[in-house]
Amino acid sequence: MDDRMLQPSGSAGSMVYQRLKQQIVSLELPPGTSLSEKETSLAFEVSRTPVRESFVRLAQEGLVLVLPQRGTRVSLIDSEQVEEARFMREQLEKAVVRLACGAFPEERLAALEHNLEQQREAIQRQDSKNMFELDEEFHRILFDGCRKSGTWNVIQQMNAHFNRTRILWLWTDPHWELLYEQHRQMFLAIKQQQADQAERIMMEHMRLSIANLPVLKERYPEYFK
Amino acid sequence: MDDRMLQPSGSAGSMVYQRLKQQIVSLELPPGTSLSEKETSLAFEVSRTPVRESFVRLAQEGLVLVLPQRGTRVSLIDSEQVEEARFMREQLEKAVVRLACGAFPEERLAALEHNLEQQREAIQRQDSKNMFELDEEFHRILFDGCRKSGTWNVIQQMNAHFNRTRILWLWTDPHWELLYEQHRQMFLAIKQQQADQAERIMMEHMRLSIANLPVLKERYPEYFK
DNA sequence: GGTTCCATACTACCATACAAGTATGGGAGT
DNA sequence: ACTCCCATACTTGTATGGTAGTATGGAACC
Repeated sequence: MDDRMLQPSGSAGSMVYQRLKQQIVSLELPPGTSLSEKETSLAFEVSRTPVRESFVRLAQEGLVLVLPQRGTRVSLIDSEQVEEARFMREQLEKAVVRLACGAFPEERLAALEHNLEQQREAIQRQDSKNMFELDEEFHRILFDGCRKSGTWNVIQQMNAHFNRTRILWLWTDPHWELLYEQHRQMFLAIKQQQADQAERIMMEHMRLSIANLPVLKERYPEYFK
Repeated sequence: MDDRMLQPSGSAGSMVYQRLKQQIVSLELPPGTSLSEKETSLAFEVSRTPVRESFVRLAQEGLVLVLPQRGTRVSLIDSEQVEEARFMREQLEKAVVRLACGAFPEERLAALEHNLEQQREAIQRQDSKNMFELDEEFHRILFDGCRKSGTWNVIQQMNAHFNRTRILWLWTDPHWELLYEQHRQMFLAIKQQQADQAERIMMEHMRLSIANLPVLKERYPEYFK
């Protein structure tokens, strides 16, 4: 667990890719930041080849924009793509949580409960970073329990823009308690197999994250397209 | 210079990527085919670098499997991923066709109608390849008309396995007339804004494509995981 | 002052050489 | 005949030099 922080996984290319992705999604590398193969290769102490490989992968996910012979930049947040990602997640999460109400492995249900406890602790510690990770983890467990983990991975690819706005909003207005409460209610609904109830909460949960996008565009105009 | 590049989308890397992807999805390169950077670079008359770049992108989409220091091969079709892709498409296409029944640009509606005409002609010509393309195009127009083209692109990434089974099934049982009829009925439902009707047809349309996956696994066992 | 042109310093793209891991086939030893 | 070992020919991973396209700043000119 600690080792992956130092040397994430396998090849140098994968390492650079994972580190850059984490830095971009966490806004440590703000939208619009210009990168370059050479500069990045120096920073990570590898050659340009694995850096270039990571750029290709990041570009495919829309996290960076490569302009041939001109440069590479962290992509700006595109409001339309944010809305699309939210739409996509709403549809799929609704369907998944409904599946979960029909059948959900006992072990995964326990994992959800454990995750909820961790969320409560993270909120008490005011640990936003951990809280965000646990939020992601909660939904991942949902998909995994329904044997739809591949779907979750695909969602992740489009979530680049969506997640960054979520982080921005949580900077301006930490509303972890509400998110926690929604997670808890979803857990109960699944446990009691109340599909309609679960789907309704999930819908609110998803729409919550998008409500005031205009506010964010005004507060952080340089981050948006 | 290089007239053989019929679709020279910019860089050599992109060219190789597009060509390989097309060959893989169309089963021209069957699942399990082993590739190699060197061999491919010779075939496309480029160096290993752009080939490697294309491999990275294809691997990210799950179209090829790269085993470090061992080789690269076209990925086998994974039944679970096929089912997941179908699930994903069903949820998203249902939601989109419902949106379309609420509001759909006149111009896009005309595009659908034109597409239907082309489908009929392709069926008469027994042009399976064109028919498949028109099928894809039909659904793409749907997403595009609802301003969800980004969603369609993400779907495409997971569709690698799903599409290959669809092609396999169409090899064994060409049922273009039924697909055309479903497309036509969806078009009518959208035009008359009958959301429930449209959603129902779309659901049947999606489930049709998956019905007899066991038959395919028996007929083409070497293509499946 | 304002415009044009060009040297320069970038950039990503590509080709190539080398490094390191892996499968394989043949020969030595038993 | 069978096992083990190792040379060898693969594979992908990495480093690096060169190429072509692009932005930029300053000089020359109007």
